Parts: sequence; C-alpha cells; structure tokens
Amino acid sequence: MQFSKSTGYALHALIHLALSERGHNIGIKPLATSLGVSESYLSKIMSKLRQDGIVRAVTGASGGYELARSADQITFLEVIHVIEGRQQLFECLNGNAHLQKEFSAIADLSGRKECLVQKVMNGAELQMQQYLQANTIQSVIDSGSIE
Amino acid sequence: MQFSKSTGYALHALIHLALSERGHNIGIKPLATSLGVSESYLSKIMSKLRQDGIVRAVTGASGGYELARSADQITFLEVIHVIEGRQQLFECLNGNAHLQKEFSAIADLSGRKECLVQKVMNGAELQMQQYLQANTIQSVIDSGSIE
DNA sequence: TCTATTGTAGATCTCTAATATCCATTATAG
DNA sequence: CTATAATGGATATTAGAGATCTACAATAGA
Ligand code: SF4
Ligand code: SF4
Repeated sequence: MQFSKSTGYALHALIHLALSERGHNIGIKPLATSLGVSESYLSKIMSKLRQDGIVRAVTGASGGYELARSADQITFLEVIHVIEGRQQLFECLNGNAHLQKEFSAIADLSGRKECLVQKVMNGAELQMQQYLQANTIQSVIDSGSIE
Repeated sequence: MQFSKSTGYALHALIHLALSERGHNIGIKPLATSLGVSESYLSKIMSKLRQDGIVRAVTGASGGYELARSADQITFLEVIHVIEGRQQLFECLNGNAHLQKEFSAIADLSGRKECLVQKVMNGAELQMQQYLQANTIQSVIDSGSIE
C-alpha cells in the first residue's frame, strides 16, 4: 500500500504554483520539466485538480495554471482525495453480511452498523486524515507551520 | 490506495484463531471456508504470518495453525507490516536530490534529511501507525478495549 | 481575422503488483 | 505405511497505475 505517484506530482505541482507570483500563470511545460514528468501525464493530474476547484486553468497563448484559492486553504487531505479517490483504506470482506457464527459476536454486536474490525481500521484512517486535514500547501512553505 | 485483501484475510484469520480454544490447531480448510477464500491463497498468507512468528503451524495429520502469542500481543500494525511490507506510504519523487531552485527551500533547508513534504506525509502515516499499534487482535474480541 | 500557443478529453498502450491456482515436497499422527 | 496437512516454487490472471498520442477547443497577440 502506497500513495500513487500522481499524488506526489499533484502536491509538488501545487507547491510550485504557490511559490510563484500571484496572478502569474504557469504552463504545463515548465511545470512538467521541473517535476521531471511528461507533459501529457501531468496535464491529466492538473485537469483533476481543476475539476475539483483547486487550481484555475487558462487555455490558449500565455495560458497556464494558478491556484484557485490561497495556499492555506488547500489541505493535503483534499489533494489526496481528489487524486486517490475517496474509498476507505479498508474494505470489509463480505459487506457486513455475516453467516459464520464465530464472527457474529464481533460484527453484529448490538446491531451496530460498523463492526469492531472496521472500527479499528477506520479509526486508524481517521487519525491520518485529521493530520492531513490540518496541514496545507502553505504549511510546507512556512516551514514553521506543520501540525 | 487501499489495504490489500490479503491484509483483511490475515486479520480475520487471526481473529478466528484467537476465538478458538487454546492448544487446538485449526486447519487451512475450515479457515478458508469460513473466510470465503481459497485454501491455496490463504495458505500463502498464513505462511507469512508463521515466518514472522505470529502463528505456529503444525504439519501433517491433525496439524494446523494456532496463535504463537496471546492475542493481546499481536498488534494490527504488526500484521499489516507483515502482509503489506514496511515501505513508507509516501515515496519521495527524486530521492531528495533537488536541482530545481524553487524546491531547495523546502527540501534542503538547514541540511535536514527529511524535507517538509515528507515531514507532513510521514507524520500522517505515523499518526495512523500509532493507532494501529495500540490496537490488538484482543481489542476486537473484548469489544470495550479499542483505543 | 489569422496564427501560434496552450489546456482538455478520449482512446489506447505498457507495466507492475495483487490476486489466484497448481503441484511436487516435506512432515507427522495414527 | 498411509492419509493428512502445511510449504515453497512456479505460474497464470486481473486490475489499476503509469504513460503517451491525437483531435479539439479556447485564447492572446499580430
Ligand atoms: S468482521 Fe467486520 S470487517 Fe470483517 S467481514 Fe465481518 S463485518 Fe466485514
Ligand atoms: S520536495 Fe521533498 S518529497 Fe518532494 S522530491 Fe523534494 S525531497 Fe522529495
């Protein structure tokens, strides 16, 4: 289990945009060159970020990308969600439909909708998400502001 | 990004073993049937758990698996590490060898070995790991003891 | 208006890791 | 001995990530 390379590229591209002057578009070419990735591939990633309202894109001559909001309004969690999707890290094996009596005590206890295995795994994910939500693109620019 | 199905099977198999009487081996057949997975596949997973000292295996007639330690000594984190491997969730894009001046402020500041992007991503992973370390197979059996 | 520039979207290809199965071998209880 | 059961290696299958190409749409500036 690892974060995809796309997530890494997205985060780095956003930092790049955040470090440039405001109101100044950066094209896919310098961005791709700087990150060491192809323009075609990075443009897919940037499109996703645009569709989710994280960056603005301007087509045509002297176009390019810029942040759609200030860097401190873009959390790591949101970027990761856009690129990786929003499914849970842990997927229940049988959709909570337990037939085995051994597991019924764990899964169905007092009609809970989340079994104890899921409670642990989802709890762990939540811990990570809270941290990722507390840190923004601005956090890595102001070296002091990492939570 | 998701936990592999193997990790789910491993956790569920361990809970199964923990719920059975002590000193009583459980074979791969009932285990696989109960989890709804093939014997061949599950046996690979069990072998990994054995190599890491989480379960004991007995070959031959009336053999099978049992926990190698008490259930409260088997953390979620350890099981996940055995099955998923121990690489970090976030992999640095260029092995910290930065040429682009825009990133040098973030990556190389005061000769740190971990850049600020990595600091956030690894920090997030650590949050999750601490939670997974605090919860054991016993936690899901004693419904009250989830951290 | 014309043209060069630049992002968009769809199709498609490759590559890797996860998933899954099969079989020959080893070990052990009875 | 023999039936049983785990092991390790080889191998097949699949899904998703990674990557590229091309036709198209939009825009700035000549
Ligand atoms: S024990 Fe929980 S996570 Fe596992 S299959 Fe049942 S409901 Fe799903
Ligand atoms: S900014 Fe940090 S994570 Fe990104 S490539 Fe540089 S050293 Fe690696």
